[in-house]
Amino acid sequence: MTDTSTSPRRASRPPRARRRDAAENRLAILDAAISELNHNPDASLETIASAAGLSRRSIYGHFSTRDELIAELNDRGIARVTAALAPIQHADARVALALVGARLWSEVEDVRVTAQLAIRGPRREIVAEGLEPVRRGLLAIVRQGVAAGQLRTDIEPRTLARLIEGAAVSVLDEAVRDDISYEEGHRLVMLVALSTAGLSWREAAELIDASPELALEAQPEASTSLSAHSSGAQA
Amino acid sequence: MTDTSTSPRRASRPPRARRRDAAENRLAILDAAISELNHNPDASLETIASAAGLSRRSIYGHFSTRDELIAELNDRGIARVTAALAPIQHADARVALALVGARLWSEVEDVRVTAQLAIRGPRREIVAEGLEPVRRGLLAIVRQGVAAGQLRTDIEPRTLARLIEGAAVSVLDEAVRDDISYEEGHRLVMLVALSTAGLSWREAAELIDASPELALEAQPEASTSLSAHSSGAQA
DNA sequence: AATAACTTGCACACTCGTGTGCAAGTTATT
DNA sequence: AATAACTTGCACACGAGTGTGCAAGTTATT
Repeated sequence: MTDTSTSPRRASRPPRARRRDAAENRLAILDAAISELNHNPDASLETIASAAGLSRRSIYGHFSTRDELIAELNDRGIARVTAALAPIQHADARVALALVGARLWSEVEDVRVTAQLAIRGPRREIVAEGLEPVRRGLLAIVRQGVAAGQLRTDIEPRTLARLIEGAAVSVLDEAVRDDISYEEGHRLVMLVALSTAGLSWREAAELIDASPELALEAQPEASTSLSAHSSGAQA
Repeated sequence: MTDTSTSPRRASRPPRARRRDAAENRLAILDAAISELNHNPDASLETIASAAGLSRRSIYGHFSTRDELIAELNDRGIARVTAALAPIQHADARVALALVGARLWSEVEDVRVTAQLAIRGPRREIVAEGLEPVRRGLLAIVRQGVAAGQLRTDIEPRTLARLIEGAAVSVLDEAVRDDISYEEGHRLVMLVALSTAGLSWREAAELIDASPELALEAQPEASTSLSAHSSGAQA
């Protein structure tokens, strides 16, 4: 077992810092885990390890338990989604909604695992709890839109928010499965989010085209190697 | 091992027919499997058995393999969904689409397992293949609607059909999770299917209210005990 | 070049689920 | 009441995955 904790040792000699390749391997594992778990939510550590180009045994040098790996995936996913969606604010709730879609799309991979984990795994409740802030944000946007008469009023906001969330995720799923281009996906999620929210498709399209905020560019760049576009496998 | 096959024995004495309680138990198992697999797609036979009020060992009297049970679930699910959706035809594609939603809703439980199985399990391809006719039907409706200028044209029909399917299923998921009433669910799936198809929420509502075919009544009654509303557990 | 950090392969114990055999019960049916 | 159909509990073999110990290798870092 290898100690990977960041806290410095007690006394005596300084213990020579963590090696760089080790850190990279750790990220490779996380990447591999994401992409393997997307294929099969029950992927074994063996599978994940070899997708990361390591041996199963080595994983235990970074995570003491399968569950710990999964937990870290949760945390990263939630953090990412939260970071991507939290700052969204706009006078026009419809634009805000479309933005939610767009930002989700830029995190597809993470969103999908996170969504999966939120449903399955023994972590259901925990993950769901972690996503609460995001949900409340979405709900706020929906309420704002309903109040402004911009969104449908025939479905209770709470339900509507969840439907939008579900629709968006299922678009991500479908999009990834059909290997849709980044540009198309970007537009698609926004369209479907707006449609679910009650706009007609023409209204949705008009809105998207009229709002520069919704154009495809300068999406907040990700800092981790846990990027949405990385291959996740090496050697 | 108990023989459950329907074919009569070869020669000599007639072997006294299958007992009635056995047949009931078989259905109880299927019911339990559906509801347990909804909670957890990897539910063990032990879990399913006890949900059905039987012992794990007894399951093997009806299905020689876990996979055989699952396969039967597939077949029933596909048959049901197909039966419910196949006869749908309407001059107005929007009505047809709403009907698809309504019929799906009347089969929620089955639709959900079937959808789950279509994604996971080693049966992915098989299940997907079985659902092909249903998918083609939906695609036909979408094409019809697009041709008639009733549905959105900004998304390719093939993609749109899948999005509608996904949206509908995710509504079913959400609806079941929130324990929505039968009436609400009925309307909800139709609304979301239409919204995804491009209608504004007002148009969708108008259409639904104006079309007697879409009213909640005389849904084709199910013949099996594998009904969408049975509890699935006993004792 | 020396050292500690890391990886690896192998062996092992353990858990959990599947599938089977069999003997002893229940219970529907005739 | 007799009989075959069915259920049950226990035992077992088996496979797959997890988590661990350890000794022997690599390799980044100083």
